[in-house]
Amino acid sequence: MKRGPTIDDVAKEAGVSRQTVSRAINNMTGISATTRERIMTIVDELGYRPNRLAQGMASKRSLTIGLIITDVTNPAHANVSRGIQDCAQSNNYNVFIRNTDSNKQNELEALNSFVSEGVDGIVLVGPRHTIDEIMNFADRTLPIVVVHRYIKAPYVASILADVVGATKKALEYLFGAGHRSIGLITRLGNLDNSNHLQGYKQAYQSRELTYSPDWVIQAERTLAGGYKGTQRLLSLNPEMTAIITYNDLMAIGAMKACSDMGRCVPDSVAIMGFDDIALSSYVTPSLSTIRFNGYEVGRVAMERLLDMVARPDVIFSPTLLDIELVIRDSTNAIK
Amino acid sequence: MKRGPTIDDVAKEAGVSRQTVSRAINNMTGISATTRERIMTIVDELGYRPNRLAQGMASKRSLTIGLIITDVTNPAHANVSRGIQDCAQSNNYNVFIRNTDSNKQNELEALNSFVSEGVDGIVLVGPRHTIDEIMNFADRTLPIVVVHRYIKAPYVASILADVVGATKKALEYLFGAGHRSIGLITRLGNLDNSNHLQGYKQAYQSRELTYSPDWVIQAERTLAGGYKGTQRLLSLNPEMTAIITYNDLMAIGAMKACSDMGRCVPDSVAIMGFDDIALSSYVTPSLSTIRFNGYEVGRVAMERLLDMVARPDVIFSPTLLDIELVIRDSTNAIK
DNA sequence: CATCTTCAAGTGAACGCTCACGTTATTTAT
DNA sequence: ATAAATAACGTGAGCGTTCACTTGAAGATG
Repeated sequence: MKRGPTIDDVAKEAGVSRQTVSRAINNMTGISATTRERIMTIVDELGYRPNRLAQGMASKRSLTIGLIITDVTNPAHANVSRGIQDCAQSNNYNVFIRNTDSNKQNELEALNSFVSEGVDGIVLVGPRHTIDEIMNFADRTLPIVVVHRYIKAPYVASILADVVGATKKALEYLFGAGHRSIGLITRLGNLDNSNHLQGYKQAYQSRELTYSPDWVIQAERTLAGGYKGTQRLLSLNPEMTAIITYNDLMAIGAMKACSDMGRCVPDSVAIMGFDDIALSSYVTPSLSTIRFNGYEVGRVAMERLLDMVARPDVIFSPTLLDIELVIRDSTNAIK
Repeated sequence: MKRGPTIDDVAKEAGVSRQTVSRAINNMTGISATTRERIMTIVDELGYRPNRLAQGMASKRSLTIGLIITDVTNPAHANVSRGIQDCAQSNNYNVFIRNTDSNKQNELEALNSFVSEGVDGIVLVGPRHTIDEIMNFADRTLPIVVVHRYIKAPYVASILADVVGATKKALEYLFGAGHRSIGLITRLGNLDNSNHLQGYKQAYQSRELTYSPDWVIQAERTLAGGYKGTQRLLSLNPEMTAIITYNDLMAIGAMKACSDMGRCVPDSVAIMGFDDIALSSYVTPSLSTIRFNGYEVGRVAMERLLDMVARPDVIFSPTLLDIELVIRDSTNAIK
């Protein structure tokens, strides 16, 4: 494989020192406009492109960040990832991606790999590690932005959507439509910090209504999880008139389950998702959901990370992004 | 930010030379088992991790590849991307991603960026550039694997699914079910090399049936594109009984359009997609489609790229992957 | 016993760039 | 007229590795 020209080749051709070429290509001061132009012409002629590895070595800035995410294949996360990538790219940064499949061990390996790969910072989406573990890690190494989790600590910033508030809003809407027996299908795992569950409980409490523990179940965060969860929920509680799920994928699985069980959506059961992924408006009936702008979350997260890289001393407070209710055809008033 | 220990720290601690440590961590020969173990213990104690940038500089292998793809947010491509990432990761490689949004200029920039970022190879999914342009680029720089396009040239390998054959199979199936007026909604752009169109034509020809040029239309490769395309197709040709689309997303848009136009799927119009993305089995009615295993394609592409990196002299011939018909509820026999 | 081989380890250079200075001319202030 | 400041460039070192060589000691061979 041929090797491209180096900065020395350009310098020799232009009859200047290496450093002057560096000044030209990096838009630094201490160089006259004329020589800069002359050098840039030669850069173009030779097709010279600075070697990122060498730049990284010398400057201790690799212009690379690491993204740790459960699965890029998941439509909800794909948008976050795209938001991060676009923001990174327009800032001349590159992104390494590592999928964890929600496995803590994978997450740890990703974290360590990124350190050895010399990334300038890490975005951690929906981490499995505890806040303390992350803080401890960040403290001794790199700026980290955590997405979907509230963390207030130096070296760690957090960007998240106001899930508690949005879930409350959704339940308020269903209450208003006459629903009283509303099921919640949430994710597996420990629910102590579950924003969905908190919003659910708070909504019932603030209306002074009661809910049965049977109405809250846990399932995998997939189409199949939503399907099975709904079967379980509706056979245990046939009187249920509405279901709210952890994400749109599960909601679509839920709609399928209703259809297979002969329960019409929305007349017999109202379904509400969460995420507003692209296809939610294209399923039949179209899905009511909570719009979570993943792209925007990703973009903001990346911007925050760049801030942290640029000013490591500043402590940034967590950012809460608004969430909006999107009412379509899968929910309607009880007749 | 603290800096981690370097190879020299390990060497000093172990009382050996830098090179010996290098031999130990890279599993090279020329070192005794005892000293290797001793060094590895110290590596663990100090938490030493080799610096990838420095390794890349010295060895001219960055252990990084570049992935150029239209949009990671697209479910079909997401799987390819995940297959590539997983294969890369298990081979200790990292992946840079660049989204082009099907824009040729973006593609070119991505290509050039990757060169300057010192990647060891590039995977190009569904390139916009011509074969000649890609060959020319590859010839002077890096090994490239092209996905979804047939290329036979040194330095360029190609991995693709047998779309022509699969499309023929799909039409054969629809013919067998009694359909004669079958619409094709394909992508925008020049169709001279369109595999879908070729398969479509060949199928009609081999059955000695004729089709009207009106039956083939072009639309954006999105849910909305499928929706609009179907509206156009069905209002122009109300007699049409089946539609086959460029991808599942468009097919789901098509189903929505049928529903909005009062045409029942599958009784009035049969719909067949392409890709078998996860949700296709969860829409109602579930979507008949052509299973294109994106993950596998990605995995094979990455493996091929690693082969090329390891043995730059070998010329690899294109790989055709099988595609399978998946019949669900959105297609059935004419009554 | 002299020589040859083998294995373990060390040495210096190189990779391509940036950083912190150093140098020289040219302008501005006093 | 002289000192001081500024602009435009150059110099050497260093970033953390690997690579091509060299060295040294132990064992094998005749």
